[in-house]
Amino acid sequence: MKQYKTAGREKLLSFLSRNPDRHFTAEEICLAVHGGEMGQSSVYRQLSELCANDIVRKFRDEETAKTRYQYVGENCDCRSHFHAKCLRCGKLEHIACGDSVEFAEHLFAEHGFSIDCGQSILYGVCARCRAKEVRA
Amino acid sequence: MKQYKTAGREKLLSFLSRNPDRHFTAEEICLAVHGGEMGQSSVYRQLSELCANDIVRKFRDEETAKTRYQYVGENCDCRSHFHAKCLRCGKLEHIACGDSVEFAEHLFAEHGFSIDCGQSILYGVCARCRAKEVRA
DNA sequence: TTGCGTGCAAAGGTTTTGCATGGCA
DNA sequence: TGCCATGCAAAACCTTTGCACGCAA
Repeated sequence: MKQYKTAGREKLLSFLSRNPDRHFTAEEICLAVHGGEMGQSSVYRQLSELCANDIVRKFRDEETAKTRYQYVGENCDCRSHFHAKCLRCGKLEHIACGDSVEFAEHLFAEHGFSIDCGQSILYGVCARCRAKEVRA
Repeated sequence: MKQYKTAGREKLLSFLSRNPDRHFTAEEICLAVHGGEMGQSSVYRQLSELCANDIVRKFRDEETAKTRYQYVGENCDCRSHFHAKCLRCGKLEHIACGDSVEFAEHLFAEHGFSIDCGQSILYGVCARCRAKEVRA
């Protein structure tokens, strides 16, 4: 697939990749990219193209009912490990460890369920946010 | 909070509670309940009321961007175990076993992540659908 | 020059809301 | 009778799409 290098695309990708552990709504991205001068339709088009190529990930924010986008990188093998997303700050952690693999194998062996890790997102609260809440 | 017992509410709740292992979009519920004779605004209003009381659970279908609703019942402990949804047939399995608990504990102990199982849905393919695919 | 990317505006689809009416208690 | 629930339609909202123009390669 051919692809041109345009100012809008560059700025959008740069913005997201500089914030790999944060997620943004389309509106926030519009404002941040190109000083709000990039049309929203172009932003959406770039985002869906990036999502299709697994460079950016799309999430649903339960509370606001808005879609959020987050950079996951080109070389990330996100299909092979779990993802834990913090419901408070939105931070996405890649859980790549033996126990995850074991759990996936257990699901297959005992429950007959062949999991697709790339699509399975574990929601909860990260250590940092939990600490904050305890303090408060 | 006072609450009247109406035909619409009864049918909606009855439909959802008879299908605890499935989730539906608002549209599907509209069609199923009252033979499509219950207005969509009433369906939405009942659903949000049921969600507020934790009788029904709401989550986002990442692919279709639609909200889906599932009965969890008043005394359901869906917050304490994982849910595995089949990407083929849509069936939702409640994974309540020791290994799930262990994995959740591992996430907490090693990754500092306090998981909310009720909101974490594991996507994959169930045994029955996999068997079908192998045959095909 | 080719054809992808863009911006604008309009359309699309889901969910919410306003308001008058209907029905439970 | 008092109030909640309902239905209809319109609004609100986010996202996608059509189309003509601009720009990268």
